[in-house]
Amino acid sequence: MERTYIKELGSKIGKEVRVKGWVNIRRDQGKMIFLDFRDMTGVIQGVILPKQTEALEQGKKLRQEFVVEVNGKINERPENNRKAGILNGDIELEILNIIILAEAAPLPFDMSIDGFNLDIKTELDNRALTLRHPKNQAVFKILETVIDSFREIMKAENFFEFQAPCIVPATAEGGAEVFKIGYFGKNAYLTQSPQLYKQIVMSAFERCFSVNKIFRAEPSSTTRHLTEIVSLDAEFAFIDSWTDVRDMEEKTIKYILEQIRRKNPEQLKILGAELPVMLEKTPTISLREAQQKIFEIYGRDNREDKDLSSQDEIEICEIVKKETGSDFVFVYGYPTKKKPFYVYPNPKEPELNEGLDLICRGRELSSGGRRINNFEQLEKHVNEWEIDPKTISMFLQAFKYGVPPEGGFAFGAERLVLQFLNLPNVRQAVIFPRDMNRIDERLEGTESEY
RNA sequence: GCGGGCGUAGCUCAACGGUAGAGCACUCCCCUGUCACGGGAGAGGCCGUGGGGUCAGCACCCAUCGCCCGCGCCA
Repeated sequence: MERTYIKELGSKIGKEVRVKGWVNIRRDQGKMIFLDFRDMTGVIQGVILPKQTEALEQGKKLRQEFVVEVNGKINERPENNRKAGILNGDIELEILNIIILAEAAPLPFDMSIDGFNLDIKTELDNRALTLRHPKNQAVFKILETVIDSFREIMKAENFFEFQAPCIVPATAEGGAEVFKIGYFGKNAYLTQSPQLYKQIVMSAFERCFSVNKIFRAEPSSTTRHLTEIVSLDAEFAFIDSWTDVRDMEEKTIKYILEQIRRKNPEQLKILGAELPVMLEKTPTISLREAQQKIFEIYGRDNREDKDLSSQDEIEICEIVKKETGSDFVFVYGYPTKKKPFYVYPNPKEPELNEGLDLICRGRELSSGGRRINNFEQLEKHVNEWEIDPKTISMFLQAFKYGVPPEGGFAFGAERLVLQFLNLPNVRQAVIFPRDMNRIDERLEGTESEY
């Protein structure tokens, strides 16, 4: 007999079926046993009736996570035992025979739907098992949707997808710390951003994007830092203003949120997650305005600071939420000197640039903005930022031969999920998170030569 | 890097200067309609590790290791 997926069982009422899957739970009533089975498509309640003495015998042996093949019959449930609103709530599998395909050791912790509550340490130490929990699967499916829909919207907007390199020469971009690696007796680094590469590709294809792993050696052990990240990068030419970058970014987020709503309603329900509110027009304010508002409303005077602090980001989001209802806010106009050399300075006020951050629910989701496209201006900045032109010669080559006004943005995929789902820890947004202290298992002892 | 907090059963957590406790999981028993059930019994602990003060420490003090959180930095 062919295997039937659990999701399809509703159309098999009265028929004999073969189901393959895992045992979610056994509810042993003595003379009858209920068993919930799970496959990749859903869950079905099985029941072994008192008359099935042989099956009862088999059923007694089963524990959680045993892998089984079940032969049985699909029945409608008795009238007063139906569960509304859930898959297969109105049917059950009358079990005739069970074949154990694999046994499972007793679980080391509570995997029940409500009882599942582990320290992040226990969770990650047991990843192979915790990955089976519906709440985790819900998060990772939403991460999948985030990455899929980023690709979809980019392609719909005629962006060219390219694969940025992970191995890079000495990095020019300021900011985050980089991982140094040995490379045939020479030095190389893991990329911390496809920034310069996407600008080069943009200069040839007008519009490009990449979905790439990036690596940050920040010695930051926090709930929002990873050392290995999926970066969703976009760059496009022929913009009139930094606001074109903002609008594209907004459109991208809007699309991603729509797709999560469309594809993952069940996952959102399991997680009890409320997606952030994005208005038709996301509020946009300058850094100075943001700092002024924080000063006026919360009385903290950070008006001279070069960027928003963590607390500032929380407060500006509270203010914007109260004023407009939006969970998102764009903040633009950062001190030119504080940001990377390629960010475009405001011509009227060159000490401020046309860089742009998107903040959501108190945390930065992305950075972007307009870039310098004029070769002479770029060279001047390279000089002032004290960057050795030889280290970015390929990048400069592109601009030497003509690049239109352009800009772009980047999201950390895991942080999108973190903020969209209001998770307490970014490690919960990745199946195999890498941080300062963990690569699958906790790192200890041996010092590396790097 | 700086600051704060926590290490007690397989997991999540209580308690208390004087017999170590619960829920879930585990083993066994009971249960014909449960909803990741219910009832009963049992097993399971060098109270992270090392010192110290005390008649007496899981609790107080010091050190050490581990973990978590916040800040900085960043996405």
